[in-house]
Amino acid sequence: MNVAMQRNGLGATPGDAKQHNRALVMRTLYATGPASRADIARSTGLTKVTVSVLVSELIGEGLLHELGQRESQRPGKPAILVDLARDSHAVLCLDLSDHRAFRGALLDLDGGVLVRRDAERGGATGDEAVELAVGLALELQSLAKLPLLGIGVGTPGVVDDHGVVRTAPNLGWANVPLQQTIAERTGAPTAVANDANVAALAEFRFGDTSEDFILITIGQGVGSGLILDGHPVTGSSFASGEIGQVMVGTDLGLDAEYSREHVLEHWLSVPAIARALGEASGDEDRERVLREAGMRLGIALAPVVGVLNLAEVVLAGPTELIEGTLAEATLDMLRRRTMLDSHSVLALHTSAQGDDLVLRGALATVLKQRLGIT
Amino acid sequence: MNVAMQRNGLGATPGDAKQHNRALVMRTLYATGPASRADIARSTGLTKVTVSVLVSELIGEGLLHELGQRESQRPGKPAILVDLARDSHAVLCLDLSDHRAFRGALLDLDGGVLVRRDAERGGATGDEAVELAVGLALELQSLAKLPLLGIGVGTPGVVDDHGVVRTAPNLGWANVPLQQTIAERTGAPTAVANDANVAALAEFRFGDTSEDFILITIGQGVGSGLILDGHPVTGSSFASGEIGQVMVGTDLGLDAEYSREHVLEHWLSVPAIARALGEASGDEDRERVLREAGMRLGIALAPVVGVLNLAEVVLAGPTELIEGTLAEATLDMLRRRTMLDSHSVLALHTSAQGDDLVLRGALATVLKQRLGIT
DNA sequence: ATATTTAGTTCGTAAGCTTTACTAACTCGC
DNA sequence: GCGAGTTAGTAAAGCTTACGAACTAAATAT
Repeated sequence: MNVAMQRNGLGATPGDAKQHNRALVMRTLYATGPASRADIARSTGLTKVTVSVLVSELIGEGLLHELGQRESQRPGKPAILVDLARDSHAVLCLDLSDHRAFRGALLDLDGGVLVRRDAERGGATGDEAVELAVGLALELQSLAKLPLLGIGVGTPGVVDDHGVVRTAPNLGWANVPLQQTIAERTGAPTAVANDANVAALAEFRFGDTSEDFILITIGQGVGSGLILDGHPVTGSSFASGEIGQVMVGTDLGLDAEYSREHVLEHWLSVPAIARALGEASGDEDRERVLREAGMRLGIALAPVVGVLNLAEVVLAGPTELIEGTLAEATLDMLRRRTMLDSHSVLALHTSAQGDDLVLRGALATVLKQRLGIT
Repeated sequence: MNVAMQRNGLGATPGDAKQHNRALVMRTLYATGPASRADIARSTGLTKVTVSVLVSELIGEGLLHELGQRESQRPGKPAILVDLARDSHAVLCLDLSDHRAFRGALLDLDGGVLVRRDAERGGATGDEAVELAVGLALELQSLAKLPLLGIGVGTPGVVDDHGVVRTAPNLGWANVPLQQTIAERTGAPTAVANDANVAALAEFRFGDTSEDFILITIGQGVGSGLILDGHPVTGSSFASGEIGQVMVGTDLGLDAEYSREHVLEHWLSVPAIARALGEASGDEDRERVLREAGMRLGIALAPVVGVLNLAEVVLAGPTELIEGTLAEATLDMLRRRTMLDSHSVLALHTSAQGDDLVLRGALATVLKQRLGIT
């Protein structure tokens, strides 16, 4: 009854309003933690009656739990606290972005890791890589002690809104219906999205960001995920985030042809930085490498920040590389190139989500799809 | 009864669904032109009954008209065509973006100009400029032979979503409640938004664009308006579009401080191009000026196109300057710096809306606000 | 003439939110 | 203690909205 019933057209029915309100209740509880029905009514603007009905339905579906009375010193009838059934569901998350191994985990609704399993890739591509991912999902599913709310996958490549990987060169994928395959083999509702985009979603949900920011992921390559008004931006052909392949600077003059030696990844990717650091002689030279990487990022980002009026940039990647010199150089360059008003505060920080950023992003995708938690 | 009744919170009611459906009907008619109730039902997915009810309400409010029977050769009862009351309402539009004069007009719903009036600015700023705009609105209002659907204003500067001009240096405005002032003085529902943003909206509505594109406005300065998924992007502090002040290229080296000699406007604004053309000797040199302007734009846009996966860029400004060399140089540079996949087609064209771009954008803003026509 | 097709309406029903009115259960202050 | 006041939650009734089935209206096709 609760599942969407495939309406045909564009029209809205009263039932759509109800879905909206159900999601609103879930979202409110997710954000604020345990609350009474009356609290929910106050913070959503719905009436107590409406909230009561919705809550009792959601409890019936196992999505909410009553926690018992709130002890309080206030007059009046004591409240019965209600919260998400946080300990009653797990989410199966896969992170396919690492070139060496597919990583998987069972997470609770707050992003805590319950079980972790990896699968060495060993250079697998094509169908073999698909099987590896499916196998990892099945293994984790068999380990789950709780009912699965759903499966979330963050994968490199261009992913459309049906969870088809249109193209992922590193995995040798082209038009792979990953969502459908995993959903059929596991029988669980599945969501598949681009790794950089889900990473941005994770940062938005679990980090301390505003409603508008760009996340720069620094790994084998350089990617970006954009959140505007609290919603991920996927681009006109689901391929947003291709910043690593953009040429930076005009060192070669205006008439230069495209050159891999002058794209952002040439300075900023982990392999590139590692190589340059290896070739560097002395601390000073190493500082220079990190500084140039940050500066190049700043140059590339300046127009983006200007056009979108971004107030926040988040960097994700190996902490030892990006924190400090590199991040400072980026921010400095951004400031120098955009003439920000003094009151327009541009903040730049590094992600605190660590290695589980994409896993948590997969979780956030599932929460969004299944619970309407944006 | 039809007017929104200021709901307090975030909850959705059946009434919200109705608003959605009303807007859906209006939008459908706006896009397709005259249609029967049954046609509307088919293309919206609503039932005939629902459409009949909505249409009769909208006719009662004077927003729709019956046009009489459609002559057809098909069997069945002939359809009664319904359409927007296109000739029954006018929209009062103001364009405050020209530094010499405020421009105003009464437009019909399709963007046709009914009456045109300008008001020389003569350097007016602050309250004086506000009075000038209000006066122009009042004058046009007195000339209207039809009921006004609303007033739309496109103004330079940072405009928040309540129509307060947070800052507009050229007009000497800071926190000017322009929407409120005009609405109070004229008694008509008013919408105020940034000029570049409404221009993008106009291009989206009246031009032949896709759902995702960036509009670059080239005038006294350089601005940008962004449409993603068919919706304008205003940025975290309503100040999106500040691309003109961003430094372009690394001609001065990486360590250079901010320099007005190396921001986009230095090469691309109309005064800058005019001056450079004046100083140029010979056709070849003039070509060089236009080419460099276009190239600089391409350099600045490349990261934006990459991050947002844009497939379309639109240029607006004096045709004689931007069409041809400049536009070609921009596109060429974008292609050279972004390594677009062969199948990822990037299109660039110039706006066909001419001098009325902002006026029509103001119209589009009113249509959106009053009729839900996105 | 009769069947078929298409447009649009009438009537009854289901779903959803709100208002009003109620009960339950607590604290406060004398 | 004990009434007064306060807060939580539920019950019942009513309004709005969209839908489906059945109907009427008016044309063409045979």
